[in-house]
Amino acid sequence: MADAPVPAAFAAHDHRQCAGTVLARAEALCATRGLRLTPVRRRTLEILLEAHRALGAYEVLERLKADGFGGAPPVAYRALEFLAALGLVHRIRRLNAFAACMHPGEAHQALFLICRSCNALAELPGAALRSALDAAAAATGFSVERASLEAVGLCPACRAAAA
Amino acid sequence: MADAPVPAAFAAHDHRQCAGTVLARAEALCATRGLRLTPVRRRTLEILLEAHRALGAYEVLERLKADGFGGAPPVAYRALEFLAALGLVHRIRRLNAFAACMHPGEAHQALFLICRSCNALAELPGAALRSALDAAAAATGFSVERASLEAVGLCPACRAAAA
DNA sequence: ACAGTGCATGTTATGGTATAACGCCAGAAA
DNA sequence: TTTCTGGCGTTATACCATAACATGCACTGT
Repeated sequence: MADAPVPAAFAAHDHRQCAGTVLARAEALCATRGLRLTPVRRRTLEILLEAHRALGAYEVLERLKADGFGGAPPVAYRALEFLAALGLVHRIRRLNAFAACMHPGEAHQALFLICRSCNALAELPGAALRSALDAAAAATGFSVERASLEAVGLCPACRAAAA
Repeated sequence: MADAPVPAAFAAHDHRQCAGTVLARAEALCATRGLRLTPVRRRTLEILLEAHRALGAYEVLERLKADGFGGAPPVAYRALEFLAALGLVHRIRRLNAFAACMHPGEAHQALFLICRSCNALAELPGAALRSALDAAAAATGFSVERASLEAVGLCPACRAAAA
């Protein structure tokens, strides 16, 4: 239940490898739950992993269409919804966009940092924050089911550039 | 910098009074900053206070139109944006909606609890949570400017009803 | 093999949210 | 008065999201 060690965040890393790992993880997750990682779903996840940033549903859709999949919005939204339900993809409400989860595992709370200058997106483990949130909510009798933790600001690179 | 004592949250309270207080606060805030609480802006805030719940921009627009103000979307969005910048109104991204702030003061962090059953909305002080968030972000070199903390779940009344 | 069932995909149509871009006007400043 | 600024109004359009229905495939039980 503890947070993962440390996220790649804004540091450079090997996209190829993280994508491969996540895809393998997705396969396994579907297999154990008797769900199907169909071509559209798999391709949708790949698209998000390749982009390595948040994409709007219509951007995903464009790429799916280019790959010969159905070109109407519900196609993309359904795949994204499926992946989000499994925690393989996160929805970033502030951006009306979706991003592949960088460290998918059983239920975890994500915390997003969005750079307003370069649009970089980092996903941090937010379990600790979530616990605090749950506690605050519980004090009013409210039970939390899902939470969005999203912050806008400047990433290290843009801060340096602005200085 | 400490959180306000305790929010009305889901408890009943006197709308008339809280609305009056907030409006007075808004007047004062604009005066001290040399900003203008114009008729549209004032009415927009009143509408949100009267509704006492989150309203979509188009709902606000309808009511503005009924009061003789311009009926095109930018009119509502501009007023809402102005009020949000002053912290008099909060934008709830999860709902694509806006709600009057229940305890406006200088910069404060709101935490929203949204009941998925009855759509009730509570605003809690989120300064503590925000500090934790800032710290987590700072560890990656990111500087937070604004944050959305929104949770979906069941309010006390709906929990009781579901049991 | 066959029919029945459930799930995934595809398609059409529509609804909801948000902003760009321009023109006008009033009040402050020169 | 002229000029400048900020706020408002309007048109038009872009962008985001889902309802509702049709098609088809894979699996199950007989």
